[in-house]
Amino acid sequence: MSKRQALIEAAKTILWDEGFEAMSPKKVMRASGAGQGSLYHHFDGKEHLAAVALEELDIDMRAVADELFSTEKEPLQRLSDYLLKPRDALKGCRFGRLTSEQSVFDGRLSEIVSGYLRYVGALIETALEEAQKNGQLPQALPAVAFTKTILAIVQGGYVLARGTGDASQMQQALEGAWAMIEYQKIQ
Amino acid sequence: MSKRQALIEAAKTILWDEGFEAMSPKKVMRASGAGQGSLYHHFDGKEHLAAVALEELDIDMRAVADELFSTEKEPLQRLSDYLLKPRDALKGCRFGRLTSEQSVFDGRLSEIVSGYLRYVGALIETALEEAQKNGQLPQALPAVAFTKTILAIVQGGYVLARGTGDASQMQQALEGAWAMIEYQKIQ
DNA sequence: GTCTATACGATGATAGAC
DNA sequence: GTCTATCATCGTATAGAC
Repeated sequence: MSKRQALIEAAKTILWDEGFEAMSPKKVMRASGAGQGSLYHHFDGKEHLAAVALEELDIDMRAVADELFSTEKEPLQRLSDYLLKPRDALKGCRFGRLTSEQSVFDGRLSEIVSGYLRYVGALIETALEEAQKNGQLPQALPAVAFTKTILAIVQGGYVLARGTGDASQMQQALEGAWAMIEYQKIQ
Repeated sequence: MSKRQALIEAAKTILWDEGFEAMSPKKVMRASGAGQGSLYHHFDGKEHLAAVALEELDIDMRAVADELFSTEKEPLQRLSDYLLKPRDALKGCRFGRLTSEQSVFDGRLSEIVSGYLRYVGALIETALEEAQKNGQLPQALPAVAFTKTILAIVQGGYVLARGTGDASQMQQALEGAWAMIEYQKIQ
């Protein structure tokens, strides 16, 4: 593997595990086995490297989302698979957590985060609308707004788990959400 | 005001606006007009000062929550007031954001954040249970889990707004949540 | 392309005078 | 109690040799 790719791989791991601010050039260099020279030869600086790494992570995560929301499944099945899949609650959402770092919020990285959230949002919205079309969910459900509610529950579940140090809080939040959707289900 | 209190006030402001990691001793000193000597005379260090400041913020925020969840109001009114109150979505929840800072998560500060989240959770849970007792919400609603769902929607709404750079996403998440509760309401 | 040396500011804290 | 040195360390980046 080229030093360039080694740097990207190391950046992905650190970005994923610890976030952008914790991803110091020194740490990336240690983890990749590359020196300063390689880093600044291939990239403009830390933010540039992070952007390249985050784009790769974005692709990986969209693939995971595509799998969960496979249109071969019933729309409500997709939603339940998404809501109830096992999650490492105390680690937080790798993308969601970046959001609270000011340097990410201010910088160019936020566009990638934004793109991912919108992508998953579109998958959720499609599932909700299909369920409405199939007569499985009431037409009265405001699908567009409710899509944001579902996204928020997942992101907020991570916050809750980390904030209380208790992973089961996220579990409960997601189960409560699914219970709510089931309650609205038209038999 | 004593230098000690000035330091605490400055710490509260910075903690609130920018978080713990951004709350550097130097920044606090500039904002408070105190020197290094005062800071390290009155406090063991940055984390100690932050803990004292965060405890004061905790008290302030609980008072706000108490107001929103005043038991003089109908339980569903309390929930709607809480969900639909105006929020500065792009700033993020002052407590929730701290959660994603690793140094907070690892340190003693997380206990204060945890206490606040549990406090608000208890207020929500009480409102839900009262509404059930009054026959305004179905008994089938899993109140304990759903409490976490509501907390998550608020925290996640902030994440969503910051992640997409669009405050209206939080608005939509909260409106979707309220629509859902109304749908379950027993007339 | 890759390396080492060097720079410069910020962070978090200590020492000791007043 | 409060102040002003001073310090070690880290984060981010540049320079220049190979």
